[in-house]
Amino acid sequence: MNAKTLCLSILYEGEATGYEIRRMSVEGECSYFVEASFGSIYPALTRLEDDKLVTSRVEQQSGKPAKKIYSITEAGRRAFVSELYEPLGEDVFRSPFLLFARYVHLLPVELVEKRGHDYLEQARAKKKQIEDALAEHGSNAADAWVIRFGLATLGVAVGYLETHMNELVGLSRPERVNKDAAE
Amino acid sequence: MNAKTLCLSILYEGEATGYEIRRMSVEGECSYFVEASFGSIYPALTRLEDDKLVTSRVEQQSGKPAKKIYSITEAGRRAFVSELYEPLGEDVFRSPFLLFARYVHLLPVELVEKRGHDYLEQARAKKKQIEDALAEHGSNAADAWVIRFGLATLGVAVGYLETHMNELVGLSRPERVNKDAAE
DNA sequence: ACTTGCATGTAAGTGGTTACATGATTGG
DNA sequence: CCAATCATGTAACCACTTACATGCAAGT
Repeated sequence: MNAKTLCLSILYEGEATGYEIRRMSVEGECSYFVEASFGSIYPALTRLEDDKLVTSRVEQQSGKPAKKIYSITEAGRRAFVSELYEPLGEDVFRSPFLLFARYVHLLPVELVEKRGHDYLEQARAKKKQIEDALAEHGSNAADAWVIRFGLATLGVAVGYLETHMNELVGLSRPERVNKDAAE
Repeated sequence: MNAKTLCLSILYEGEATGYEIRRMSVEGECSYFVEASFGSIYPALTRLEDDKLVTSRVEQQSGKPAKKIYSITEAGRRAFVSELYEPLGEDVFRSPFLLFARYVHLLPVELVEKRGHDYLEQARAKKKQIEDALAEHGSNAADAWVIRFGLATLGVAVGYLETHMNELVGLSRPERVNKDAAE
């Protein structure tokens, strides 16, 4: 949910830098249901260290900037687990595309086609991303369960778009033929 | 996406009060991909009126508080349509439950069962809500397209949960039998 | 020469949530 | 008698996003 919990959850599995935590939440197996940017992760890690829930050490690298590697502490593990006992927040799903779709009758075919195509490509890419994540590093059982859930939903989403996008395009604004033809 | 656009989109279809706009975005056909609270809608409407994108009139009611009914203006319609031409933001999906699910091995069966059950119920309720919305007031073609998309994805989500929830429960923390039995 | 990747961080701004304030009516 | 529905609105707070600042190395 919040950036602190996200960091703890990743560090629970092993050490990581802020940079890596962001990568994992943007490209990793769970990228389809979490999110994070540098601007939220770095401050979160600083606060977690203040609270002694994580520790850090700096590692120099030749040719690359130094890394600040974070590890979770025992207190951090306890804090994370007790957060899991808390009532869960609700799922959030926000889709600008679906809002757009409701108003295709106001919009020209070319735009609807473009947006529809892009959206389908995005959905396919997202699906492929977590398929790869499942294949690559053998996840544990619960991770696999979560990924298969995501795969199932993304699968039908892609399927629906593939078979029904033409209908949506068909609903776009009727072209006014020869409007201002004299110009 | 933002509260202003949401208000414009609803007012595009007809007059409404702030109270009704919130109801529609929480209980209506599109509640599964938009969201809004009073604290964001009322200020948004005020700003839209300042910008002359909507107008309002007050209607007294016997026994109930007065309503402030908003209507979209021509400028408002134009503003909304030109927003539809803008590049779309990406979908957002955030699921505290799926984060929880990755760590069921740390948690007792009863908790996992409870959360799993609640989540399934929630998903069923959400699905039923938009099923009803589709049936009730005959939506236009594009609305129906959007709702069927939601129905398809919610359908597999519910299906997956129904058939696989027991697996997840099976992954929860092994009970340490007879721990402190002497107590 | 330029972009991308690695790597950390800050500051300003935004957009929204939560809680509060008000108040009448209806139903359990 | 209490909770919920109808109805509007404000204020404090919070978390996160965006943009900026820095800098080196490797690839195109």
